[in-house]
Amino acid sequence: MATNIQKLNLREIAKRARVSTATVSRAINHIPTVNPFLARRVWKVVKESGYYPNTLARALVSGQSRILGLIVSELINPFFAELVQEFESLAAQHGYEVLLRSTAGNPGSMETGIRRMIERRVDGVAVLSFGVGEQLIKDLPLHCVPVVVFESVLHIPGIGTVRIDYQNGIRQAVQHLAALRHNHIAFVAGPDQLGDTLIRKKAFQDAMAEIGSEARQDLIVPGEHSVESGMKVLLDLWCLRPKPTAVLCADDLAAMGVLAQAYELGINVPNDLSVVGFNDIRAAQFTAPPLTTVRVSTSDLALQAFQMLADRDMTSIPSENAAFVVKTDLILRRSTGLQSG
Amino acid sequence: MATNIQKLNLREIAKRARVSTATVSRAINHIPTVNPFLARRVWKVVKESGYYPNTLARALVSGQSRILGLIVSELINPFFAELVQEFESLAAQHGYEVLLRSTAGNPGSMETGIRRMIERRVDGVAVLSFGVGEQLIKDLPLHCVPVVVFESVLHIPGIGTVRIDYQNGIRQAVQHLAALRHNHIAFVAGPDQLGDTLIRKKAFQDAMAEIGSEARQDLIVPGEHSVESGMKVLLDLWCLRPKPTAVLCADDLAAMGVLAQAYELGINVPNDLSVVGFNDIRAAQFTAPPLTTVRVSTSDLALQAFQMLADRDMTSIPSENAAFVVKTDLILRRSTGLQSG
DNA sequence: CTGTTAGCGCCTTCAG
DNA sequence: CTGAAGGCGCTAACAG
Repeated sequence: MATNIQKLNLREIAKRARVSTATVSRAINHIPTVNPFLARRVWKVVKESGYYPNTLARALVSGQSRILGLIVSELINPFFAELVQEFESLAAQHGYEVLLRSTAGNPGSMETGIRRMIERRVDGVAVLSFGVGEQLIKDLPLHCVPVVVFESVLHIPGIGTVRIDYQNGIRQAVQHLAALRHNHIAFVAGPDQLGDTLIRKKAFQDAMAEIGSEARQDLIVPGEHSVESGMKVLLDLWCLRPKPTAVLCADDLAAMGVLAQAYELGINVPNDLSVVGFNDIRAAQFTAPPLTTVRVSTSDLALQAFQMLADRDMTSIPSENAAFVVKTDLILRRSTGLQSG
Repeated sequence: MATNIQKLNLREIAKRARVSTATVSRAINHIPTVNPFLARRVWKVVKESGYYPNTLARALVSGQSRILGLIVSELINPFFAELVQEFESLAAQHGYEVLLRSTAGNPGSMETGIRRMIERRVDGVAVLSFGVGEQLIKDLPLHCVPVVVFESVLHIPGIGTVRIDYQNGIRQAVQHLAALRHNHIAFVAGPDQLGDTLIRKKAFQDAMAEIGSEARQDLIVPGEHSVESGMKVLLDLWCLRPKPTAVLCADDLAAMGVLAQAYELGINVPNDLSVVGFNDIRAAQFTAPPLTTVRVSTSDLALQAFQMLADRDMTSIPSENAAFVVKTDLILRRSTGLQSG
């Protein structure tokens, strides 16, 4: 073991192994042309001294940091937590590190997050967050940093997108409820200022039109992607006349809030009210009753985002902007049933 | 706007602003001794050209990366998600970035994660993960990297610890149940191989002894910190005779599993069975019925961990190993009640 | 107050 | 196959 371990560098290793720094560098990077005998000697010194190569310096010269930036809305929402988990796992498997930024609440956090990531020369940035409006994103491709974003209205060269197929997902849910003879279906959308919210609302209205049943405007309400919000929403909804017989939520957390509020109010689900969520977070299996919801595969989402960033051909970076669409599946559980009116 | 934005560096800015690189560096870093006129000229060029300083180079020379490593067990568990959220938020506020590593499942992930973090010369590492056994952690202080870990049996100089006060938390829960006349209290611990599990078991046994009621060994069962595990456990527990009248879980997710299983089996909570959780994750408020649980403040935890790592006096790093204990509070909700036997 | 210069730790031609 | 030398982008002494 060594003294002064903190300022142990290539040169020091070279000195101790009685070779040049170039040889140490080559040995460490497993370059095959190096004499096995010398390589062994180098590795021996490396082990004994507890030397760790300095990635900062390595990145500086190679131009590759092997760090991926990941920006999400809020980890509190299990959907994003799962997403981050999957993404991190992929990154780790492929020798990348993940620089995490959660924009929860703090406005401007996304902006500074992106700036910092450019400054750190990350090899790519995934903005997996609803409502991507920041101008700074456009800077990333200029710096040869590939980007992936959710949905986004922006169509900027060099920016790939991974979309969730809301159109289909919401359609599936609506058709399921229609088949159960519900004709007063409420829709709990996201916050109005988010770009995604518009898309989802339109998907809902289209799906309703398709089944010949016009959407009641008073049953389309904004929400917050949180349990609290779902609870509040049902309280309001329950005052309307005629009452909704089913509630479709744009987020499982909101749906869980509706369920919790129904429990408080003594409303029986699914007999008095059917509830459908969106995303199929793990917890959706364990609510009382288990939640019927539209599954969005976080592993697909994470995989697509990761693949668009990592190990790509360095030449093709700024040109094409690819787009992937993640499929949705309706998962039938026990929070939906025949309308009993 | 500039062409060739990707290889825009200090020298280039200096050239365009007709000053030296040193002046640019000083201007950018807001060093007051620089002529305001020149500073303005430099900033103008910086803005116009879309220049971003290279943090890699900066870190290389300054020896400070302003990155904090964060290692957690599994983001899927909302307790850790909240912890990460809080930690990230603190870091962002103080100008740090967070390098995230989740060890979920993959054995050895913690080991390589720590190695990578040393190589990246992070300014500190927080290992907020149950069951910290890796030897590599000892290397961190040698590299002048401050570390914070949960609990840990290890007592190594240079490693700070943040403990959860299990002793008190579990005691509070047991006394609450005892006051409700429960005499067959089951305890769902964590996985046997985790260091934390031992501590919690002991806390439970001590708390039972304190109220003069010896813990039944068959009612102390291992679990997985997951909803699935909680479901399975109740199934087993319900076959025992005499049946437990209350279940205390070492993790809210497990408690939620118990609740879900009770719902499936038609067991009324709290009339037929009282359930207590641990951590007080957000979702605990919204279960049916709302979960009585022991709160552990994730913001306290995150704050203590952060403070032990960030902005510390560089001289005092390797010497003392501080320890903080995070308090617990029993939160009474509606999953517990008088024993009705 | 500004510019010149010498590294930070590493990789990578280019000679030997 | 190995070593010497230059440079990645930036900061910090040290002169001017």
